Amino acid sequence: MEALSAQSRRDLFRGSLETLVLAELVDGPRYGYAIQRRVEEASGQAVGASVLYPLLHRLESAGYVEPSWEDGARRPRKWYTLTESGRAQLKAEAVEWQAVLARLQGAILPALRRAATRG
Amino acid sequence: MEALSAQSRRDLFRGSLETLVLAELVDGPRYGYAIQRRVEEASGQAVGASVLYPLLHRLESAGYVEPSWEDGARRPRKWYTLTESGRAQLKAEAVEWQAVLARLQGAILPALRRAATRG
DNA sequence: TAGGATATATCGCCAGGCGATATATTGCCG
DNA sequence: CGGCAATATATCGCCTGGCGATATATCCTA
Repeated sequence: MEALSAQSRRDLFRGSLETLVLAELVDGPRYGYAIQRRVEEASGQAVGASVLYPLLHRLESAGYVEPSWEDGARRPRKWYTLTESGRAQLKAEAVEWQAVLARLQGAILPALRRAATRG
Repeated sequence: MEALSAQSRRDLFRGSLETLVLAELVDGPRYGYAIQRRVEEASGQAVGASVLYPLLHRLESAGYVEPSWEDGARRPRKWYTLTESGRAQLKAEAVEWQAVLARLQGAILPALRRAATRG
């Protein structure tokens, strides 16, 4: 454990974060704080609020999500709903994410096997 | 194509770069410029010289690789050989890289299936 | 009623990626 | 033979963007 630097782990995570967030919205609206905890649990990586909220704002600007404030007496929650465009983006992104990783894996896995064989 | 931002692609790549470089050395010594081109070909990502050489120096400081200048009349080449410690590091890193990505995939893939079903 | 969890948001520091640049040899093409 | 591209290694320093710190407010519980 911990062979991979914290830096590398964070890079892998950051390269996946937008997709992870869109993925959390696929089953229906979620609010920021819930997304934060769900992504942290799913990924095993901490997601700072100063990382997540600006990202949600970018997704909003891009038209991938639509926010709405919960009306009612509770603590104010900003719910995000995936738009049609956001759903299409999630599909395209996830497929491409897969492809990129598969390619990297194709370079790393054979080397792992050879390293294990040799010593 | 290009749904995934260039930024995300670069992050995924950077989080894999050290492992990719160690992987290139598993079959024997390589010199910097050759590593650069091989990693670029394998990954589909550009590797700047100002990224690769400092990384090689870090691997050297960590004792994962051992450099030796090619003696002879050619253009000077600095060959890097994987040390025993480097081989162990490659194994541990590659396994952990796999595990991290598998976990992220576990969060993204089901969402992709649901997005495809619904949309 | 004090402290921790919930909930959203922004500011600003600074680490580090990478473009630019330096240097030198080799090979090719007009 | 002159010049340009590729080969080969290396470092400097700009600038961006991640994220720690901070602000604000409500809710819960011991």
